[in-house]
Amino acid sequence: MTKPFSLSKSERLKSKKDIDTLFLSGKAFFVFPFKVFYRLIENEVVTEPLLFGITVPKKIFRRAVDRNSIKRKVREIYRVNKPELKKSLSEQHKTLHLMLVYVDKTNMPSKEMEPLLINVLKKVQLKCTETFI
RNA sequence: ACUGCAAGUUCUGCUAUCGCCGUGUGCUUAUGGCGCAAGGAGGAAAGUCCGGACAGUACAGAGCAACGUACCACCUAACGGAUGGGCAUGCGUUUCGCGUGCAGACAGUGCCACAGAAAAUAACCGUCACGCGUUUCGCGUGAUAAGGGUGAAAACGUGAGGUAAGAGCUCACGGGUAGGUAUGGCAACAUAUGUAUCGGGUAAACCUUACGUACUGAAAUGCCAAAUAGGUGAAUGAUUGAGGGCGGCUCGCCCGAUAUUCACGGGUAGGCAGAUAAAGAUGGAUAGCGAUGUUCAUCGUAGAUAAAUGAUAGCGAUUCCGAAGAAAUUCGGGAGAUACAGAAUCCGGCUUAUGGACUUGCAGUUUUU
RNA sequence: GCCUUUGUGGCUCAGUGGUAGAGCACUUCCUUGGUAAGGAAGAGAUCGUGGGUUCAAUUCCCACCAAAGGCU
Repeated sequence: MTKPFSLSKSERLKSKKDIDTLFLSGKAFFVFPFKVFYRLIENEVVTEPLLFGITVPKKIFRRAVDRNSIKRKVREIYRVNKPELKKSLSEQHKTLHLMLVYVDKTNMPSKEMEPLLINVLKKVQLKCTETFI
C-alpha cells in the first residue's frame, strides 16, 4: 500500500450486497453532474477505508462506448484526486462507501469534468468531518 | 496523371510520467504483498435473424399436431448460408454484363370493394327462328354467345370457311397447358417432332405435396460453503411444564415448547469449475470451373464479472484555415489516430452502421512517345 | 446476456385486405348582458422508416428505427 494513486480491485466497490445496502440506507446529495450516495461505517476493522464505484445509466447513454468512456474518465480523475480524502478518513478510523451516478446527458471532456468532480470530493470530506464532530 | 465502379488488405505508432487485468517467474512477514518478463478489444465485437458445438430435461418404435424450407447439382459440422448451372424478368454500352425472383390454382374450401349485364358451370340488353296478338311494334317459347360506355382482371388472338343467327364448330398462322418420342445434359432444362386440350386472379388466404425439426439456454449445469434462523437424531441438565391429542367433563396415558453440547442433511451471501488450444490462423503443394477438400511447414493469439485494455504531455502519418507563389512548395495557426463502434460460453453465416490509407482489375478523359 | 410487446390527428385509443374513425383538445358561428355548459359547421394523419406479395396494404411477409416491459 505504498502507491498513493492506485485504484486496484480491493479499493473498488464490488460486492452486490454492499451496493444494495448503500442505495437503500445510505445518504445522498446532488452536485452537477453527479448524484452521490455515501455511507459511513464506524468501529469496524477493515483494511480499506475508502470504497468507490461509478454508474452510468443505460437509458441515457445507449451505446456502450459512451458509458465506458465516461466511467474511465471519472475513475481516472478520482484516482488522481482521492489521497486527501483517504488520509482524513484513516485518521478518523472510519470506512466510507461512495457511489457516483452520472446524470448529465452529454459526454463531456475530462478537462471540464475534473473541477466538478473535485468539488464533489471536497463536499464529501466536509460531510464526513461534520458527522464526526 | 486524374475520375468513376468493383473486389481485397489494413487502421492508436514512438518517448516520458501515473494507473488497470490475466498469465509465467523470483523474493517474502505467504488465500496476501513486492519486483521482473511477455501479452491484453472488432470488421462488424452491434442487431439477435438463421445454423451448430456444449449442458440439463424428456424419449421403445411409428403416427398426428405445430413450426420451418421449397428450380437443379454441389460444398459444409450444419444452415434459411456459399458456389456453379437452369428458367423468367428489369436495366445497360445487347452473341455480353449487372440486378431481382423461383413447388402446386386440372385435389378441395374461401375471397375478389366500387363500377359493370355478368367477377366464375355467365345471360341483362342484343342477334336469330317459330307461334300469337291490338303488326312503325309488343308478348311467349326456343337457339346463340359475334357486339355492349365498366373494371386491376371479361372466358385463347387474327383471318377465312360455315350458319336461321352464331360459336375452336372447322381450317391456316400464332399462343398457352399436359403427356409421349428422339437427341444433348448427373439433373433442372434445352432443341426437334408428334398427340390431346384450351373458362381468370389469389397459396407472403386456408391448404396439398416433398423434406426437415424433441424442449430449454451459460443468469444452462456441476461442486465447495461463513454467519444467522430453523429441521432431524443423540447425549446432558432441569423434574419445571406453556400448549396439543385420546369427539364434551374428570382421572389417566401420550406428544412436547424452552437450556447446553455434538453429529447429519438442505441451503443463503460468497467462491470454484463451465471459460478460452479452436469445425484456429498464415504460407506452399495438389484435386476441382468454383464454393471447398487433402497434405506439408510455421505460429500459439483477451478472458473481465458494478465488468480490465486507460489518462496527461511531447513527436509524428494525415488533414483544415490564412498568407506568398503559375505550380511544386514554403511560413504561421488549429485538429491529431479520428468514421461506425467496446468482447461477456465459443464457432459458421446473414443483416445493419461506417471515415480514411494502400493494392489489383475494368471503363472514361487529358498529355507524351 | 436472453425474451416479449407496442408504434394510427395535439392527447387517449378503435380499425383482420377495398381510399381511416371515436372521445377530449383546437378554429368559426349560434345561444347569453358576459362566461361555462349546450347546439351547428370545420380544420388537422404519406398509419414509425424502407423494401416485397397483391388489381389494391394501417392490415400479410422481410429488414431497420424508436419506446415499454419481463427473466437474476
